[in-house]
Amino acid sequence: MDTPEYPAIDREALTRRLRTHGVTPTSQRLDIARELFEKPAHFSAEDVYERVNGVEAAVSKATIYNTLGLFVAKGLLRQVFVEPGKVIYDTNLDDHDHFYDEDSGTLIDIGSVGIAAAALPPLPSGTALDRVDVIVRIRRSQP
Amino acid sequence: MDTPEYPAIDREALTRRLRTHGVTPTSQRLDIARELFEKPAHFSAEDVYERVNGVEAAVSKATIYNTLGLFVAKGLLRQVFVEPGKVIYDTNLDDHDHFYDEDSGTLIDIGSVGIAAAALPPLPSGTALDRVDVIVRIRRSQP
DNA sequence: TATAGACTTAGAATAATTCTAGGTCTAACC
DNA sequence: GGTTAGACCTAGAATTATTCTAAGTCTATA
Repeated sequence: MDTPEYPAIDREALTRRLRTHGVTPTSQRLDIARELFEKPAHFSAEDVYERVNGVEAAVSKATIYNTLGLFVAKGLLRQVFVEPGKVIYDTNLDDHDHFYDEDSGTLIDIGSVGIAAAALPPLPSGTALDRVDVIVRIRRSQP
Repeated sequence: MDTPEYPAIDREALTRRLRTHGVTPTSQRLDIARELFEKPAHFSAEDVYERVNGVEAAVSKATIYNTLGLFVAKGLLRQVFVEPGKVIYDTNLDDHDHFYDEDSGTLIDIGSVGIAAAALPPLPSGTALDRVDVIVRIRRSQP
């Protein structure tokens, strides 16, 4: 099986991507987007901060958080909650679920487990379904 | 439909319950257990702190956290992660899932959505299934 | 090119949780 | 019944992830 290649995305493409989602493409946002959207991946805010600032740019932590929050609000990113005090940002926007390795803290995309809305009990009145999060927690089995 | 009654649990019963799970029943642990196991419910650590100390006892925050952690490790409680920086403790140990109302922050037990192990992709080698968390996120639908 | 509003920043502030170090309790044994 | 090792509890400090604040900078548009 070939490892897929993810060619560097040029600023034009990123700029379009942000604009399409109603996000004004500032220089900091493009720096962040370049790291995020290179290939499908999972990031903590700290990861993003380190990767963005490891290269050359200098983007403040406040801007990292503001931007990640904005990208989530605009549908460019998804948040996954697996542990207290740690948000993971997922650039894969397809309908999918996750394995979470509790020993290593690794998150792995899996296809959608596919829970039919019909399989759910009736929603409380006055509410609507937002989405269903499925996290399959796994552990290193002792040999 | 009758509202079920949950008679006060006596110390004897609580003591047995803790011992059965390998937890030494100290006075603070019993104070905490009394609040937790009165009826099936969801609590934040802060909720437990307030309820335990609202009555008469004086249990420190460190002990609240230590005890909740111990109860989870010993299988007396379950943790649910719905938002960053907020753990919810669930005294319902039956196999079940949750509605999470994102507008009010309320967690509601629902029956198990029931994902067959066969519905999952193969687990990474060397790992074993711990459990599957399903959170059905709902929102107040605007009228 | 003036300007309003959006954006960014350093650093302070907050919230939830964990750690530390010392004191207290307890259960098992002499 | 007293000793004692180890488990337990505590106040408060420390940590971690995140948000807020206030002031400066940029930018699109008039």
